[in-house]
Amino acid sequence: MTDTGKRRILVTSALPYINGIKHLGNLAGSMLPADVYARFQRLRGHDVLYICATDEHGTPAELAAQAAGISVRDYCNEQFAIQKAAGDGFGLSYDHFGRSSGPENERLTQHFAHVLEANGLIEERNMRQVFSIDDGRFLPDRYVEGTCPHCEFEKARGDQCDSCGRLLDPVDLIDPYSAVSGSKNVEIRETRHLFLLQSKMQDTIRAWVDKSTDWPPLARSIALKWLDEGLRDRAITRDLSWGIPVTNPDGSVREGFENKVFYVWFDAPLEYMGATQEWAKAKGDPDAWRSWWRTDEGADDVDYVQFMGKDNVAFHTVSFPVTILGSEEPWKLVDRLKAFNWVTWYGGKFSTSNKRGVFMDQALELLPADYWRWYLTANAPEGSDAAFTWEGFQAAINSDLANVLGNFVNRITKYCASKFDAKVPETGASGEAEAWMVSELETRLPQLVEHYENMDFRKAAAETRAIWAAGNEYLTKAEPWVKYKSDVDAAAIGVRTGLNLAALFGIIAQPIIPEAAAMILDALGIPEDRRTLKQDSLDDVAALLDALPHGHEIAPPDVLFRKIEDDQVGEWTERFGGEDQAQP
RNA sequence: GGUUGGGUAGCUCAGCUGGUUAGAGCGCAUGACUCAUAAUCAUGAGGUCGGGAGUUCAAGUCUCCCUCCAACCA
Repeated sequence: MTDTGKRRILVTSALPYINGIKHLGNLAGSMLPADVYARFQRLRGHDVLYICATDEHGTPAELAAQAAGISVRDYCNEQFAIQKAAGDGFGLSYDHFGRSSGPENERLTQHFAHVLEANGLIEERNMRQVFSIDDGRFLPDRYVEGTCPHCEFEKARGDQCDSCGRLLDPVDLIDPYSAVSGSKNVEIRETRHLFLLQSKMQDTIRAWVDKSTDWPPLARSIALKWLDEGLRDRAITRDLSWGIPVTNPDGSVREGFENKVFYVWFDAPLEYMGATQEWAKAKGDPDAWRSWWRTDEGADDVDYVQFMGKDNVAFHTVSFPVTILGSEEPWKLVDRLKAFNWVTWYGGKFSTSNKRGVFMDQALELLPADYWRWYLTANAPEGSDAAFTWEGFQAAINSDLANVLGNFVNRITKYCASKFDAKVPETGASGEAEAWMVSELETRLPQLVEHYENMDFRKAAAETRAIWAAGNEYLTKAEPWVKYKSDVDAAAIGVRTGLNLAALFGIIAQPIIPEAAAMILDALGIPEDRRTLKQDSLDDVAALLDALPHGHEIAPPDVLFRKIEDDQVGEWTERFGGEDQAQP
């Protein structure tokens, strides 16, 4: 076995914000597909590093902590534990799940700010901002409301009017008031902020985007649109206490920035590196992150893939690259992006207050993670928004998992147990049915690999299912239960091939439904090091169908997937909403 | 308002640079089989590809107009 063709793949998922448990749509739009992709590439034998973290800074966290009556730090600790547990429950196989409030990110953020300033890309500018005297603080954009100067809508938010849709500057609002306290005792004050001079990076970013031809159209068009409009300089500090302090290179607090911190969108993406540093430290090799992120220290041959919802594309294609390229340091940049649309709840928005939609913790109380993973992957919101419906969910689980895969494993292992003493039959030679199965796999397995490589998750799931279905078709052709009556050897080859197919089905199921796949592979006694799908096994499919040692004993598993009953759907619809509560 | 994506069988969706009778899964109908979670396998019925005009020997697939839906807008 050589290492030829072994790749190093860095996978990151957009960082879930710390404020509250995520719903199925959030999961489906970045963390889950990133996990499926990471697992698939590990299956292929590649060296994968899958990094994620919570995004903890900013006003929402500060306000949520205030509402809960605890410190922001405590609030974040609490929420982090909840999100970590939910991720673990869903089998998200992060190599590290970090926190943007950690010391690594703080150092990185301050480092980048210093370097960018030294490169002439950061400068202080005066800004006029709304200051709430009663709250004793400046009010960042969304936390001031008032009357829209354009359409006179009375509840326009500081950054945008929800009525006429125009972008606003908070200081232009008529009769502004604090969205925090409702106080109208506000005034406009001058304040200084750091600005990242993105306009100076326009040409550099465009050149980089132009080179990135294998981005999906959505990502490219968003990036190009921003470039066409011209990159705007933007404030990268905010008047908050929760966040990363603004320092001088010597570590002291920058004068005039005692009550300010970096804007959450400046520090959050840097946590991709920060979390990798946390990972390296945790595994006792503090420099291990370098070969993944520093192109002068080995990261040149890394394929870096980012997963995110469509709302994040602009930040990942433009803002974050400005930070990295502006540093003029040899940091790894993204190679490929995969952006997702939203999962909707019967076409409407997920909403806790309106009792609509399932959140990650609730989902796990209802059914095993694999059920959700399968549905959300097979119906990933790739081309457009995708509607979750209980009916579709039930149909997908019962048909794909229970009937096609679960039943296949069940029928072949039970039959083997009843007629062949639960041992892999040793006799019998391949015939027509086996040849058909081989040719089927010879076309389907490469297609499966290709769909994963292209990050077409719906297609990958569909192909996975098609391969399972082909196994059932094979058994119909081989019909060992018929042949058994007259020719035990002829039945034996059918059972042996069937068992090997079950193993293969478990192997290819691992990226999407890891728990069930493990049950299958455990039942068949497949050792850990044989649970892969490396290229050499694809090159010899016939060998795959006779991989289990002859005479090897198997243990038929229990029912792998219990079907979802109609009354369960009824109950869940009642509890979490369904058709009736759909948004018009 | 701007931008992007979308409107294809009852449902969820594939259909690349235009080219024989428009595809898949689910659901439905019929048949087969009995190893299996009443599972599986086979066959079949379902679509004037949102509306209109145009380009072309040829358009779901390109152009224009209209309409509906969704999302994004530092």
